[in-house]
Amino acid sequence: MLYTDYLSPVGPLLLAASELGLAGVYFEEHKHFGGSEGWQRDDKHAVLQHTRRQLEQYFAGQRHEFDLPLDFSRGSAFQQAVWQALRTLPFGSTASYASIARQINNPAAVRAVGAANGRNPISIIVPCHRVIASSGALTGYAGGLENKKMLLALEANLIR
Amino acid sequence: MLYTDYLSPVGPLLLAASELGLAGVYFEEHKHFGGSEGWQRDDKHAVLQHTRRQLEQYFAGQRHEFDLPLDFSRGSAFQQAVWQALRTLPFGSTASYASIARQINNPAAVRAVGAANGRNPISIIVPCHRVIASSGALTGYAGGLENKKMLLALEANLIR
DNA sequence: ACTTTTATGTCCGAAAACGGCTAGAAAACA
DNA sequence: TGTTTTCTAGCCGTTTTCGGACATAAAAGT
Repeated sequence: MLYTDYLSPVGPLLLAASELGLAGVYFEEHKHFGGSEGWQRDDKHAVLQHTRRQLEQYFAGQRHEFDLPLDFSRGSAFQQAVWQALRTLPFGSTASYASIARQINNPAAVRAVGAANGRNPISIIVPCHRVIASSGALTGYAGGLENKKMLLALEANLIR
Repeated sequence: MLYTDYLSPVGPLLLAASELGLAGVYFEEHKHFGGSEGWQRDDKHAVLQHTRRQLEQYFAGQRHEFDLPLDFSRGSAFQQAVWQALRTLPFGSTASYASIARQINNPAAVRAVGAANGRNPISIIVPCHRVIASSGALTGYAGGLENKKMLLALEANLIR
């Protein structure tokens, strides 16, 4: 696994890529982050450079969709289904955990969706921050609730 | 995974190969055989053809050692160590489970060696049939004890 | 509105069960 | 006494089982 970092408006991010594509975008203090044992720094890796550039554009409001090869292979089948579903959420929108569960044809797996959401390794690019409770509450975020709030605010301000 | 079959003197065998080499030689009713879901038949595959030819020579008494690329990648690190150790057992000889355990520098892992032996996917070629109890008893064989007995008898008759 | 209660699916870690064993003690022979 | 057979208690990696934790939601009660 190759990695680099990127100092974003929401704090430093760790970007990681495998030979299959982008595999991780982690906040500091990211919950469930496994650690970077044996990873190798490579600030010039093509995928990582593209990721950085696209994130810059995202935070500048110039980009609403990402175009990058993603590596979900470390997730279970269920998790991969959830993460794929997340990718369909448009910039500036939100969805409930229940609606994601319906989308993957497993309408009762509401809490499981929450769990899988928490394990999403590719923050921001795979927009798990756009999933909130049916009540409208922001129930959790592996990168810190503050950051979830800021991302949603950023998108809301730009969407109009 | 590509496969074919071979009608041997000890019954029909299923031969399977991956892109890395020979990955399986299974008896009928082979214990722990995972099933051939999604495998593809290919009677002309080079590795499989070589395997068949060398098995023919083995059963004809013309061949004591096999020369084939093997794919152990589906085994755990421990299993791979055991299977590699098995390959050093000469035609016509036998060894105890304890001696294999010593050979892999894990002298107390005697029963674990037994278990790993039972999971050897490449019967005959990787000669797990040459491992017997310290007492001399033939304690088990994933392909059936009868077949273990026949293989040992075959080798014993040819070795002198 | 706000707090329980209840029904949920998946993942992870711990614990237990399960074997292709074996060295040694005990028991059963001669 | 010597020899052989029968138990038994440890041994280790894998597999299986099980119990909680959780980024939920709908219903019911205050």
